Amino acid sequence: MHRGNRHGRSEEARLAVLQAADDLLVEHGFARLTVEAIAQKAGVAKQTIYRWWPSKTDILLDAFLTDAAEELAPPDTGDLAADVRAHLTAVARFLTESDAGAVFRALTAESLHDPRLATRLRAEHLTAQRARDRLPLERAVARGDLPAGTDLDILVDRLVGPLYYRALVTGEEITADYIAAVSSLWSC
Amino acid sequence: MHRGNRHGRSEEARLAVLQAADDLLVEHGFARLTVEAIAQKAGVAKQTIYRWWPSKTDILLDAFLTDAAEELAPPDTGDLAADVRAHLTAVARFLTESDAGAVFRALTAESLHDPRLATRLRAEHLTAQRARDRLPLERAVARGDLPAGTDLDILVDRLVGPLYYRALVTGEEITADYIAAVSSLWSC
Amino acid sequence: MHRGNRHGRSEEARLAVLQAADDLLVEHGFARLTVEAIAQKAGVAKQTIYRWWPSKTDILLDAFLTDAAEELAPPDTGDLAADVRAHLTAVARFLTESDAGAVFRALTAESLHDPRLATRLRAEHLTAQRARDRLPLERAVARGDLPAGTDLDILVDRLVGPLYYRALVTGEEITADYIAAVSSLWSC
Amino acid sequence: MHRGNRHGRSEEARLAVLQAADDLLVEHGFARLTVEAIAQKAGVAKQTIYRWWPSKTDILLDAFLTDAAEELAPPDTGDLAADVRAHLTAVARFLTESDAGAVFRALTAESLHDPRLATRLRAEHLTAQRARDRLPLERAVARGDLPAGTDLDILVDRLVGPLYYRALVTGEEITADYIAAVSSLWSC
DNA sequence: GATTAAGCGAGACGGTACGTCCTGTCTTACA
DNA sequence: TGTAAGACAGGACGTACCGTCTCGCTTAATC
Repeated sequence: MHRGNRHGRSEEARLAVLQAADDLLVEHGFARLTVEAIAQKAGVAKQTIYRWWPSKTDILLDAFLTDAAEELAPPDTGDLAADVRAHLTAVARFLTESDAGAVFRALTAESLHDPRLATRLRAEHLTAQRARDRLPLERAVARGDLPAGTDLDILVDRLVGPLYYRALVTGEEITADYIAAVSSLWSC
Repeated sequence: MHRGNRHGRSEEARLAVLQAADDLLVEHGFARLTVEAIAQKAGVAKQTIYRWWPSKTDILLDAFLTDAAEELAPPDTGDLAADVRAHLTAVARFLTESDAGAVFRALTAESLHDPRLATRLRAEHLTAQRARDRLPLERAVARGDLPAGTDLDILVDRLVGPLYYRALVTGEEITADYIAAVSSLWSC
Repeated sequence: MHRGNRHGRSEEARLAVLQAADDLLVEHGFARLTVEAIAQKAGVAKQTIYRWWPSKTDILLDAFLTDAAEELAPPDTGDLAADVRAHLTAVARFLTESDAGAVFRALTAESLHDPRLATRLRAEHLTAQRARDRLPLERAVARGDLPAGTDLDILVDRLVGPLYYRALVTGEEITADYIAAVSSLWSC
Repeated sequence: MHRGNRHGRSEEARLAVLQAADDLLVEHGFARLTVEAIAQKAGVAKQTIYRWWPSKTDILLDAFLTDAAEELAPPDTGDLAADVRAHLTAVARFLTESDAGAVFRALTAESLHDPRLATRLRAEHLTAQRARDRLPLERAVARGDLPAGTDLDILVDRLVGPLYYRALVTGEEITADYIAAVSSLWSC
């Protein structure tokens, strides 16, 4: 369907491209995520893709950011241990089971080859994600459940680092027990 | 010198290929690691490569395993905290600074797209690496510095997980302070 | 200059390919007439060649037909013997000395291995060539110099067959005497 | 089966190679006549082939010469016209219908690309064949049926040329009428 | 009878070309 | 002016053969 006009880019084409990229990745893997395949699946000309995205990983990042995948907001029950466990469980599910997680893993993989993508991924996703990861801890500090002056950045790393390690490196399952063990940190 | 015959492949060609793959990756990055470039740099026919390796990532894994990259044996001074800190420092340096670490990062990235490679990488490297990572802890258990019955696997994850997370995901520097904070674990 | 678009192929690329094929054959022989060499010499992508020609012999046939190689129109002086001799001389020169003849010999050779090419070569060149070969005879019939009802097709074969035989099979020179002997046919 | 020894080449291997080449050509055409296919079909090592034949066309020529294909000896009834017609009929059948003719056409085709092969083909087959083609004419001269001093070489060309032309170039059928027309030559 | 050297089947080697796929650029006609 | 369509130059893919080589076996003449 044509949407060419003189009033800016076609939102229709944009969404079709993002959807096609997402679908192709989830269905067929990164190897078959080609610009040509996206264009064909989206019913869009290659030139339209190149006009708006510098590379296929930028498409994927856009698709990832557009998705509601960002809804990993931690709960706030006032119980630090419980809130952290619940949040880590959500993070683990995102990383290992969701479609958005598959896209995130692919983007992370590519970012290891492509510093430009790494920068974008950090700026446009990881920063916000880490802010969300910090929330339960900040609240705990505010409540006095954690000592003021605690280095929350390092604490976040020690909580989510093992999850990413399992999800991205060893591939082992992330069980409730694992999360419990990982989050037994401030009890020191 | 040719060594082609029915009784075995050419060791010369094999080593030239592994060296070329390693060099190309470190010098020019994964994007320019093509089978053709490896063949040319190694002075080898493409067919020889395809005869012995299913894909270029298999070459890279072979190169990685052949390298002295395996020399991450932890020290044994009898001081758990010091041994762990020293080992984590070596792991961090491997991950972020060494040529072998660059190869490892590329392999990890590809393994996120390729389950077959993930399986090989885990079986032929990660298992042994994790065994090395456990060593200081096992010795501590033997010495009575850690309680018998401690789940060392999870402990390993909690120690190295944050390092891999920084090295592979956030890209932040891994400082001595970071290692100190991460390894203040059994003091609980 | 690019001319690729939905409304037609690039005439520039087409001509460059035909010229390159012709040149490569005449300069280096059929053995070195590879698609890659044609593409390189023509400054054209291999895919462009495969898009428009099924095989390199089709390129060569196109080049042959495009050339002015078709200018073997026989003279018409009203003297049957002289016209035939002149025409056979031109045919012999074409077969043995011209660049176009080299292409024709190569195409004939390949057509012996490839029935599809044989069909095309006959339909798109030989038929027209034989029509030209018939012309002096048809004129002679019209003039009454040859009896009406003469089987001109067989007569053409008897005139040009020995020439092709020498040019393609025995390799012997085609002299004026030879042509004179061959064309002393209707004097019976 | 091994036949290695220090007293010369294996006749068994030689015949297997010739047979395999012949079979492959007749069954699958020249395109699939590769040294590797011949070696495999003959149960022979490639090296054995390269030891004894410079190229696959030399194998084919050997196969052709070894075959009883040479038995195109013309009859001798004392009737020039009949003898020539019978011989031309046999030549036509050889060229267009026999397996040996298929090999000959392939060799002729290749000889148009390969002067070395052309020389061999002429020296080792065509010369003898033309001698056989001359025989009826020489006998006729001896009998006085043809004038002494007739240029028999040109006469041979005028008789067989049209047959080769049809068989190799136009692909038209060679009928009895065609042969009758072609051989009505000395009646002038 | 043991030695030895040539021919052999096997098959790995460096290399070239194949025909395909995808990249990123371009041109055109349409809306 | 943005778009769908698609041809373009370029480059890597994985495959098929080329002609060369090395290997270990078999065999028959020589020691």
